[in-house]
Amino acid sequence: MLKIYNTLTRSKQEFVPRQPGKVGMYVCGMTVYDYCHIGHARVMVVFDTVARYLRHAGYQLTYVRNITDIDDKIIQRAHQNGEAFTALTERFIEAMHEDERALSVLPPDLEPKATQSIDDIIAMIAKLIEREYAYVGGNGDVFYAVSRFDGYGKLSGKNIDDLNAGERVDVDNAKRDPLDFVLWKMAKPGEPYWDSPWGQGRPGWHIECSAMSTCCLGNHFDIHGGGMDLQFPHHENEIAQSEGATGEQFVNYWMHNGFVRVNEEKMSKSLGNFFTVREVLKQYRPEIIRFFILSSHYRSPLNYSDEQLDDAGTALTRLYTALRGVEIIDAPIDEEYKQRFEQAMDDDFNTPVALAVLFDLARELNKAKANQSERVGQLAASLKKLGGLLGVLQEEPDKYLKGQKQRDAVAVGEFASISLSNPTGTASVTGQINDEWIEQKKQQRLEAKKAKNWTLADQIRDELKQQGIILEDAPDGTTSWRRG
RNA sequence: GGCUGCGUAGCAAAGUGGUUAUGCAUCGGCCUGCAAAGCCGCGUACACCGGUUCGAUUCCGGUCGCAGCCUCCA
Repeated sequence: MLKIYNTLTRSKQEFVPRQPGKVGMYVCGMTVYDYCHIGHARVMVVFDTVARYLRHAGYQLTYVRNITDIDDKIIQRAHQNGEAFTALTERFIEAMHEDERALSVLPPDLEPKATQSIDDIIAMIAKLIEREYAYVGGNGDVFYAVSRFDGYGKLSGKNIDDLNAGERVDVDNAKRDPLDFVLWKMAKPGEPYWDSPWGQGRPGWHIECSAMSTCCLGNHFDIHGGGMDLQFPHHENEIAQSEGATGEQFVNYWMHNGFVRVNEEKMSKSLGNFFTVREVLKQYRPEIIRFFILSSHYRSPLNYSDEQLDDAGTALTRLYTALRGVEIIDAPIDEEYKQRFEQAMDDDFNTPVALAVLFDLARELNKAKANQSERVGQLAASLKKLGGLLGVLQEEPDKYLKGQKQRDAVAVGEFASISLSNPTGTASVTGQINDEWIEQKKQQRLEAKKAKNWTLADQIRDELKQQGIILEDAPDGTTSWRRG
C-alpha cells in the first residue's frame, strides 16, 4: 500500500487515486531563462522516480510537467541579451532537455508551454471574473481577489490576517488588497503580448499552471508536485485560481521536495550559490548525480558537496562491481528483495532505504558469485531491474567501470575539451592514456607475473594507478581494470 | 514577528517504544606473490533538560542550535 506525504494534511496518507488504476500528476517545471541547477535536477529526478514507481505499481499514469516560457524574468533577460524572448526560451528548453537526458529523466507524457496555452489561460481568467474571483485593477491588469476565496492559506498553513500584517507584501495601488495577485498583466511598449478581452498583455506567474494542469488532467486530479518554495505563494494561488474557476476540488495530494543546500544554505538563483547541471557534469558523471539525489529522502534537505558526490560515486562503483562479469538472465525480480524494495518505496518513496536494499542484494550477489551458485544470474537480474526503477545501474557494468568519471566527452560538444583528472582531483593528466595502451600494459604485467617478476609487475600496476587505472587480479589468473 | 521542518555514530543517511539499517572511512581476519575487489568481524549513535512508561533515540513539554516560507526562486 503506497503512502504519500500530503502537504495539504501534513501527514502521510494512503494513496487512493480518483479513478482506480489511473493517476494524473502535474509537476511545476522550469521557468526557462537560464540553465538548470542542481536544485532543478532534484525536482526532475525526484518526480521522475515517482513516475517510474507509480508505473511499476501498475498505475496508468499521465505525467504532466509544464514549461513556463513567458514571464518578467524571461523578458528582462531577453532584453539584456538583445534577443527575442522566444530565442532565449528555445535555447534553454533545449539545454534543459539535454540535462534531463543526461540524468536519465524520462520525458513527461505532456509538456505544455505557457505560450501555447494562452487561450486556456484567458478562458480561466474570464471564468474567474465571471464568478467574481477576479477584477480589473486601476492600471488595467487583472487581479485575483484573495479575500473572495475562503480556503486561502490552507496549503501553506497561513492565514490571511498574518499575511496582511507582513511588511514585505508590496503595496500596489492598482489592487484592492495587497494580497491580490496578478492574473493578466498589460504589456508595456516593446514587451511581448497576446490579445485578450482586457487588452494586450501576458499571463501573470501563477495562472499558467492552473490552466495547463486542469486542461491536461481535468479540473480535479491526483498529484501535484514541485519544490518546497512553491508552496507559497505559487501553489496556494493555483488552488485559489483553479478552485475559484471550477468550483471543484483541485488536487488530492500535494508533494513538495526539499532543497539542495550549499554550506547549509539554500541553493538558489537569488543567492547566487548554485551549480548548474552542466557544470557539475564536467566533474561527475550523470549517474552519480542521480544517485546522490536519491541517496536522501526527497523531503529532506540535500547538502551539495564534492565529498558527497565522491561518496555517491564510490557507492555506485560497488553496485556496478557486483554486476560486472555476470551474465544477467531473464528472470523475475527475487521476491524477497522486491518486497523490501517496494515496502521502502511505498513509504512515501523512501529511496535511501530502497538503495540500502540494493546494497544488501549486491552483497548476496557477491557471495553467490564466490559459491558459483546458480542464483547469480537471478540476483544480478534483480539488482539491475530494481536499479532501473530508480533510473540507475542500466549501463554495461564493465563499460561503466572503465569509463571516465566525467560525462563522456563526445556526448555533448561543449564538453569536448574537458581533461581527465585523477580520482583525487589534485592533478590532471593528459588524454594520452587510452584503452589500448592500458591493455598493452596489462599484458606486459601478465607476462611479468608469469615470469614471477613481481617487481616489474608491481611497477606496471603502480604506473597505471598513477593514471587513475586500477588493476584487479581475479583468482582465475585474469586481470581486469577500471578507472578509479 | 507569524508559520513549517530539522538536530542520529568520523562523514553521509534511514528508521524504531525494548532485537543488524545501509554506503563511505577506520581497525582486525580470510583471500592474494603483494595488492585491488570481494567476504567475515568490529561501532552501547540518536542536541540538551524534564515528564509519561517496566523500558525512550523513538511519545509529551521546555531549552538551545540550524534551515525554510512569509518577496522572484525547484
